[in-house]
Amino acid sequence: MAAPMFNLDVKCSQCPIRHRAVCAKCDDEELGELEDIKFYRTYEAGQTIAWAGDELTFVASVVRGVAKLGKTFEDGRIQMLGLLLPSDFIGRPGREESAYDVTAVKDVTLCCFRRKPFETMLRDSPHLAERLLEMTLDELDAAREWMLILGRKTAREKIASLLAIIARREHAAPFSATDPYITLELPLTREAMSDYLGLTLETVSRQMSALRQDGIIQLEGKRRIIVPDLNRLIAQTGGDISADFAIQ
Amino acid sequence: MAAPMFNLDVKCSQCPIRHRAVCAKCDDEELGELEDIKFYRTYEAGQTIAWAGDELTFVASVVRGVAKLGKTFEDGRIQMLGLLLPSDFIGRPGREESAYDVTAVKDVTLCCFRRKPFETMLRDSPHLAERLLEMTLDELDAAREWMLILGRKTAREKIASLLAIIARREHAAPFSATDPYITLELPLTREAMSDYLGLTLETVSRQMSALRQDGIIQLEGKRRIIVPDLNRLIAQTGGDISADFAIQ
DNA sequence: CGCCCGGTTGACTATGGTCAATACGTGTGG
DNA sequence: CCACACGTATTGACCATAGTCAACCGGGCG
Repeated sequence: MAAPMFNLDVKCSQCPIRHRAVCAKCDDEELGELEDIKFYRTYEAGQTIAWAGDELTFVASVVRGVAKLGKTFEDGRIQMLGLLLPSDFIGRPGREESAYDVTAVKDVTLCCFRRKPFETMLRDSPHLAERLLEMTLDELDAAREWMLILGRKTAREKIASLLAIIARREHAAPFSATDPYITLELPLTREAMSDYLGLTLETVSRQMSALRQDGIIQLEGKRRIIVPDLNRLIAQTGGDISADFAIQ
Repeated sequence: MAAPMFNLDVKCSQCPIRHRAVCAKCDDEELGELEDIKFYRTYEAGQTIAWAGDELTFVASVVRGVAKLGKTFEDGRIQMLGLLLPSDFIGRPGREESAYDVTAVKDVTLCCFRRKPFETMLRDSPHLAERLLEMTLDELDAAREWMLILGRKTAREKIASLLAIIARREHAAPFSATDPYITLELPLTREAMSDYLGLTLETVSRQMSALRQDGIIQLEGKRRIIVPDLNRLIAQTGGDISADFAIQ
């Protein structure tokens, strides 16, 4: 694993993800215990946080940035399995090795907890376990929504679904109440999109062009996307993107 | 929902899934509480247990039989999301409606817990929550393995993976120690296999024939499959079926 | 300046989907 | 008992979608 940079500590009470991360339900005392076993790590965009099979001596919350979860076949095929945004959790209690490749997409700061004491706290403090259960159930839902997309959607529908999901995350307001005009910043290269959707990058590029030619989206530079009418985009998804859907 | 048949109660202590289900870690006192809120339901093969969007007043453990979890698009496309075998859990605490279609594949008996009191117990008894967390993490792993299969595998690899996974479940012994000759009972029709793998039933049928012609499997009737050498089957999976893999 | 990276586009191919005919096994009714 | 229908599976012919291989574009940076 590449050498990460270390940050100064930050008090949990001032943490930007305090109310959404695995520690969301912890009281002050529990927070104090977490302070004792936590440390920060920062990874630059592109750096690998862990390869599948690597020993992971910590579990962690993403504090800042974007990371991705994926798996690589022996022959080089890649499938991304999840996008990790601030407050998302990395690692599995009870497992010593990472089951997946974890890579920083943008610069990432992790709040890491040493695994052993974290597992002990998990047993002793129901608040922590409760929140982790909630988050895991959410991730399970997200994984199953992705199974739907991967198994049964056409290339065009996959692209539209991905854009709709990102739009939904960036504009958290409920859907019908939203101004249909939306602009969003793609955190992903075409290749990353293809890894996510089970396509080739050429197909992704072609379908992006097709959506542009059909007026569903406009491109501003490579990464900035304008969606003039989100409802028209949704209409291209094949129709199961639910209002409260979110990656992970 | 179709009218289910009711069974006589069974004591938890004699329950066949006692040591693997959500109640696995409960002590005698907790088991007593569960006895008070549980009831059995039986569904015949083919019956629907819940449609996506239906209110679900209970959560449940599968005691006997096989059920499947899936989702249907407006235009009729179907994707199966999980196979539910004895000890698997149905429903999500905190959610009133089923997010998925749940259907009995073979005759199924459920041990149902009324949702509200179950949620209360979940908060008060760490043993229950602990086990549910473990099970949910396992399901998440399984869902991600399926994402890999759906996103990046060829039809032949998908079929081989499905067979390998079923073989692994039916013969729980660790792999290298097992006699490579194995015979297994498919609980799925060709159509169900296609729903699972994101293929058409014709492609499933063709690839089954191809595997047969290549001597990887032998068919005995429609549902009984002989695998003369499990290692050769594994070699056809595209190579990520891990030794401790299990559906759900 | 020229290289590299990410992206786009084109020509061709291959994998798997569609539509259709046929086979097989089982349960029902004449 | 046989005829028939129905559900499940197999196979073939053809086609469409997405993959492969390759050329080319444009911006940023050494």
